Amino acid sequence: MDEIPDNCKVATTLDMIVGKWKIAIMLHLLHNGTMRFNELRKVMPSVTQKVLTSHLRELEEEGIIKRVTYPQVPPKVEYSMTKYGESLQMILDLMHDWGVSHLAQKQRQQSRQLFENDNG
Amino acid sequence: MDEIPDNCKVATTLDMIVGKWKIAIMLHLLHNGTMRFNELRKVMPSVTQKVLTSHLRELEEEGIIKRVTYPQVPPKVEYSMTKYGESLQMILDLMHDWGVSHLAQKQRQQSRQLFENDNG
DNA sequence: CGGAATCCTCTATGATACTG
DNA sequence: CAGTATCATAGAGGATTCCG
Repeated sequence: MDEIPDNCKVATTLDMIVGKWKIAIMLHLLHNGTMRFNELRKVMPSVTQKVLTSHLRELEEEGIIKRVTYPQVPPKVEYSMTKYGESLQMILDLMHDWGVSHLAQKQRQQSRQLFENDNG
Repeated sequence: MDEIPDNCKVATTLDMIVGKWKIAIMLHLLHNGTMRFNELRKVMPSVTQKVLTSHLRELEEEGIIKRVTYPQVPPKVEYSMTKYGESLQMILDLMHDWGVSHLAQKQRQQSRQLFENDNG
């Protein structure tokens, strides 16, 4: 993203967490600690293997999650948040809170419009 | 987004601010107060009219920005953040700060890798 | 089990031209 | 000035198959 004032780095953070399932992945890892590939698939049945893999790779690339492979057959791979990745939780929490109040606000807006249509 | 624990509403907020130019639009409005359509175009020359319009409509739809049209020829339309939209600034600031430190962290990672390649 | 490879679809964005 | 209308395109995501 260009043409943003003051050398803004909002987009840097945004790019880390944008991706259809990245938030879900991070929240599951934050909640469960360590998870194997198929455990992630089980809690997110709608994600395809390909997308899950690519999201995990990208999060790993940014240092947000850690990937540990155990050289055995069948393979075993464990994912977890890094300390660094955990520092994102503050932002996620804030976004969650704002989202909740936003939904409440929209509710109020819609009620008001209904009222005005009925009584205006 | 589904399959997220605890009825999470992170995605609600994310959906508001995802869009190639939405962050830029919000930051310009936060910085300048009120701006006309073509003023926004001038500070963001890479955005096409169509995309700028659709982003503005979506932000307005969510109550984040306010659109005021003056019924005159030639038309005059002014955009500004709503009080409500301004409550997002906290999140944007936090994301900016995280982005800055993330870039610093990546720098360090890359330096370390160079060092290890030279001296390992 | 945890992928990689291939092919496909759909949506966000862009280019361009026109208008009240 | 502030849009709308059309058409085009890249890339994110999805479906399916195969593999060590």
